[in-house]
Amino acid sequence: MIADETTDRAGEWTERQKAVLDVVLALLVEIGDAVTMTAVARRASCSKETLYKWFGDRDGLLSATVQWQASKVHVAAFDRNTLDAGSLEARLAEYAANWLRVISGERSIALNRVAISHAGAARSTLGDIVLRHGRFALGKRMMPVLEAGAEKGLIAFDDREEAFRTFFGLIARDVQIRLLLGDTLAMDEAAIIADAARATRQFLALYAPEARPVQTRPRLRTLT
Amino acid sequence: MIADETTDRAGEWTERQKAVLDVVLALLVEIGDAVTMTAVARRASCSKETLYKWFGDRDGLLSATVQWQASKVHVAAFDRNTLDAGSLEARLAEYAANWLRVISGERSIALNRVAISHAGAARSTLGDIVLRHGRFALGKRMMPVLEAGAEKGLIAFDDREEAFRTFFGLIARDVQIRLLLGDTLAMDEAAIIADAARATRQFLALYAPEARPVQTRPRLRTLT
DNA sequence: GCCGAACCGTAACGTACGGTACGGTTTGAT
DNA sequence: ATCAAACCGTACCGTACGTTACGGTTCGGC
Repeated sequence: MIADETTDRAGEWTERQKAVLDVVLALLVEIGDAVTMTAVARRASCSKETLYKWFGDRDGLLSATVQWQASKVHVAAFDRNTLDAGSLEARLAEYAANWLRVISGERSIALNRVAISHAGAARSTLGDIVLRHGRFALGKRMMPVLEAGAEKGLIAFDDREEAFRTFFGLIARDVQIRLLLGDTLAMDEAAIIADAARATRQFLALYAPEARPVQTRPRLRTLT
Repeated sequence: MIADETTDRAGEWTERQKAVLDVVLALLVEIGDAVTMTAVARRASCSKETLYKWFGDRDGLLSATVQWQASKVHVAAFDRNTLDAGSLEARLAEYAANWLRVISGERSIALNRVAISHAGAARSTLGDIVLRHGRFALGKRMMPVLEAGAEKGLIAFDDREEAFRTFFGLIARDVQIRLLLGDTLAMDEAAIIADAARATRQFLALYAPEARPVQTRPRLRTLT
């Protein structure tokens, strides 16, 4: 979950409201969508009437929770002028590692679960919100890096969106769906760093510029 | 969702029970986890008492539904003896296309949503069942192909599970998570075929054997 | 201090649903 | 035909929960 500056409401909440949203987050991690307004009110020492006054309804409270959580995740900017092959790879690996940390974090798992379980319902916008703060926010942040890399002749692609989607697939592979379905998948920091590096190397191999000397290509056997 | 021969119970149900499970499937597609036992009983012209007698409880009914749906999906075997570069690529692309058809199908989406929304609950095994019939079943079927390809020197990898997971990521990319969260993503037959071919070419490029002549490599610019 | 708004803890309302019970009908075996 | 089991449609039970209401307390502005 990543902050999305264009539509975030995080700046509009009081500290008290944010404390309530932290309670919702904790409860979502503990019991998922089984969280009741009564449970939130009790744990947050807040009346249900106030909850409804502040957030509208249950869906509104959940939406606010997603946005609040997303506002806590910040991604570093990058310097376009100093980008070279080494810093491109480092930057991409950093994005990849951050994404893996997000999707394997218990909060993101809980929020995605809730949003997915509401996605069939006609009135819920949770799925849109999670996508906007998740996959699409990541794309928005990474795209300038990809473009800068292409401008500098470090990578090459016909369609930047396709290139991003492929990198996305190389990063997450089967991790997110397994975690969402309850699989126990070890994603400690070492695994995350290694996976991010692997994904980045694979991505750069697939999208190496054609003019690049063939013998300087990474040895593909090291990619597994 | 793919049949898993070792634990399937599909063969144990009567035609009447299968008809009921089809009703559950249809309702899951229409209204997701909001499906009630009363709605199932009414649509299937079946009493709730009978539902409980046949399937135990609500979770049992949902589990049976996953297994029933999975039993309907069959994957063709492959001939190990005649495998060459062309047929390896064709075979992998076929697996990839099948997988994309499955995950973009409304039934699979509905079943994954239900399983994910239950995955936090302590007592539900839906997540395990869906994984077993999904990602893990695909792996089980594809692994012999990857191994045969490696034996024939058509591809090379240090760790077959890692190779499979990367291929999995290249196939699905961001498709499944977007569909689960309610995004409208065009996955018509043409898109599926193209995506499967792209993923296969990318996979084969990443895992080409080292001894293979460099100039015969696919042009990576065509991969986007 | 006064006063209205905001908020808390609790009660109440209306609806919903998983699961069980019941009377009657149907089915299958003898 | 008889009889027990299986099944259907409906009622019932107990619990649950989103949402609103209420009396009292706290807070903030004047």
